[in-house]
Amino acid sequence: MRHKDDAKRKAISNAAIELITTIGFADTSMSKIAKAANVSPATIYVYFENKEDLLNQLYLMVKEENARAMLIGYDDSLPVKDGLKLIWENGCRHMLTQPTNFSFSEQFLNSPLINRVNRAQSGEYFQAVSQLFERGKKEGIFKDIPQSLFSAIFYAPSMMLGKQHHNGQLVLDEELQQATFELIWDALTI
Amino acid sequence: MRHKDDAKRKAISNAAIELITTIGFADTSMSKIAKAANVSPATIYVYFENKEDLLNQLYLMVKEENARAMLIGYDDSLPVKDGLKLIWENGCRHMLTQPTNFSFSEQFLNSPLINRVNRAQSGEYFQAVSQLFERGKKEGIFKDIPQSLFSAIFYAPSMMLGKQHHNGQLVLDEELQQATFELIWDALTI
Amino acid sequence: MRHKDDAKRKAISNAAIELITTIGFADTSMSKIAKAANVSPATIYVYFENKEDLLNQLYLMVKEENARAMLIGYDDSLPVKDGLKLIWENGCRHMLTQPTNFSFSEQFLNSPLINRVNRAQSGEYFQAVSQLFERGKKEGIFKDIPQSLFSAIFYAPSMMLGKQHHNGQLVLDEELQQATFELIWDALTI
Amino acid sequence: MRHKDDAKRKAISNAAIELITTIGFADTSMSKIAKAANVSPATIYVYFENKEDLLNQLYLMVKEENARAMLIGYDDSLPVKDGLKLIWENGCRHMLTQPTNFSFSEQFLNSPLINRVNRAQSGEYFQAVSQLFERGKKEGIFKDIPQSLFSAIFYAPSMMLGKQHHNGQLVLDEELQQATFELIWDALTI
DNA sequence: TATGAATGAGCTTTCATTCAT
DNA sequence: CATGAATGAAAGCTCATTCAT
Repeated sequence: MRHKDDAKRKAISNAAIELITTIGFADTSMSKIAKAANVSPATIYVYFENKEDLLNQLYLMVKEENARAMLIGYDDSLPVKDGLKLIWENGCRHMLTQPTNFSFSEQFLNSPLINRVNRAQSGEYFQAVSQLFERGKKEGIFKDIPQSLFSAIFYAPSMMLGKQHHNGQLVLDEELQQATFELIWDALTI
Repeated sequence: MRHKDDAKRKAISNAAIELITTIGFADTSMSKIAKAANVSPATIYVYFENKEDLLNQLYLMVKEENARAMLIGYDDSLPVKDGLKLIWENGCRHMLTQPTNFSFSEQFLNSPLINRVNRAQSGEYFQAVSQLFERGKKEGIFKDIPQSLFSAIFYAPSMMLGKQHHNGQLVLDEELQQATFELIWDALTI
Repeated sequence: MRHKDDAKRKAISNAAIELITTIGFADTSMSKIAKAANVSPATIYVYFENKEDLLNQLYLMVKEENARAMLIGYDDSLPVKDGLKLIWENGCRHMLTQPTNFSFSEQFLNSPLINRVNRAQSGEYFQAVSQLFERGKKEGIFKDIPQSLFSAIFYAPSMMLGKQHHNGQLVLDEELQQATFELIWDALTI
Repeated sequence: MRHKDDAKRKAISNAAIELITTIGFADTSMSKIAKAANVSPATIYVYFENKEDLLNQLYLMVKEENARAMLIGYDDSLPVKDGLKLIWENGCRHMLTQPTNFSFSEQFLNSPLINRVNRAQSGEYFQAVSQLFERGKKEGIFKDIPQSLFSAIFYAPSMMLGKQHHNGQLVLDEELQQATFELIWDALTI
């Protein structure tokens, strides 16, 4: 009996994500994924139950990866502004260096597919940001707003800029990143 | 060339948008659209060249509609803050009352399909916002930032909240809308 | 718009029955049927909902045909023995001249597929035989047995012989037919 | 060659027969058989050459079992009628108590698969019935008919009734069995 | 204009079988 | 002996599109 080959699973996942971001969900077929991953179509079904299962697992995988990347170097003891900036910069960096992951999750997030998976944030990551926000409120730094609004201001603008960066509509360089963070900070703080 | 039956064209468009937002691009076929619009598959090809043309025209149609909705009641002579708020509130209302249009353009915008159409903003609308932004800068109200950053702050957070509203993750009521606009205003202004 | 072509429907049906009797249910695929009928695989789905629907309709079609053949020349006013013999000989002739129909229904009848269609006998035919049997009982010709037993004796042996005839295990000629009918008559009558 | 684990061979055979009678030849795959038998698909190929070999061996196995069951308690020295009745009742009992075997061989017998195996009757059993028939003829009990006709009358009706019994169309109870045998006896004897 | 019929190409998935352990 | 991994081929079916009316 052969062992299940993690490299093969990874090859399939990567091929799938690559294809989806390049040609879109609608045109990404199992055969194309198989061809791109250099396996037989039937082999995909050794690692994934069916197409939906494959897509869902890809999404969860990418979400975890994103969450992990955001917390690199983060520490509860950091001052609020430093902590927030670190996470925000981690996010920017990840977004810019992993365009495929970014594009995939954007596409998935905005498709009806998302309704069939657990939409919840990755646990550890979610807790860290949540605690940071609460701490900032308690220290009188942040305005008294619900967390959903905090998140919308914190994430959405940079993601929009990131998309435009990848489209070639602008360059999200260090300077623009700093300027963006400053605006966000001004929005959130008293 | 003008086609006789504009109602039929509209039926096809609506059926397509409805299906795409409900079951997604990948599962929306020409036959399903035809069935939902109560026409023959062949009839779609009387009004649209092919599937890609249909999707592109849908996107342009929706974009125009959105742009028109944003400018309702707008007037160049309004004070900067009043004008900006009017547009912003128009956007919120449209987003909340036209969830199908909203979901469709989000899905389209985040898919590779977008790369094959003109990404440019609708003319009249774009000019209005652009001029408002420049006026605000000249009057010393807005910070000295590029328009792309202005747009990201202005649009992205409310769109994120709108998505969550439609998902049932939160309720974007009058109060939350006001709070959001205040944060955005704080971010943009000196 | 083209008309639905009854010749095409017939071609598909014939090809399917021919294949099933030749290579069996398990090896008869939609593509093979299509190829044998000289149509595209997709065309089959214009005339039949899916494979199961095709098979069921084939069975009903064949059953009707068989029933019709059994009653050729039959008349209520015939004496019991003459009527019974006429039907029986009709059955033999049909069985021997339409081996494909015969083999198909035997195969279908003995497969689990039969459980998903209406097993009931074809109306007109069933009534005729039923009435004949009752008349024979009333006239004191037939033994007092349930109709199921009457049917088993009446049909089963000749069908078994028919099968062997088609297999080449024997020749079901006029003489053997007569001998068989005499045995059946002896079994049924007082 | 003798394989170690005859239980495993039996498990595979039983699973296969069970599946075939339940869902039919066409839908019975090697993987499904493997799953039902709690072995790996590859294991089936340790015991059987391939799918066709498996099916053929199953048929031979079932045929032997049937033949053995028919002769239980049979003895050459029994009077003709007693001997015939014993065999006939053995057959009925076996048919009613082993519906799976019965349904499997009916299905196999009526499919083109049968053409690829030896159709001949099981040796010992065939001889016994053959001799009984000849003895009956010599003793002036049976009509002067070919053995094929004798067999058709002897087996076919009860098998038809057995099928209907398993379908729930009737109940083949002791009484109906007796009545059936009497008709058969009347048919065969002078 | 409008349509259902027709189709080759392609879809997702399972097939029977072999491989490597 | 026994197995899960692996696979090319084929399954049933739907696709976007064109044809004939």
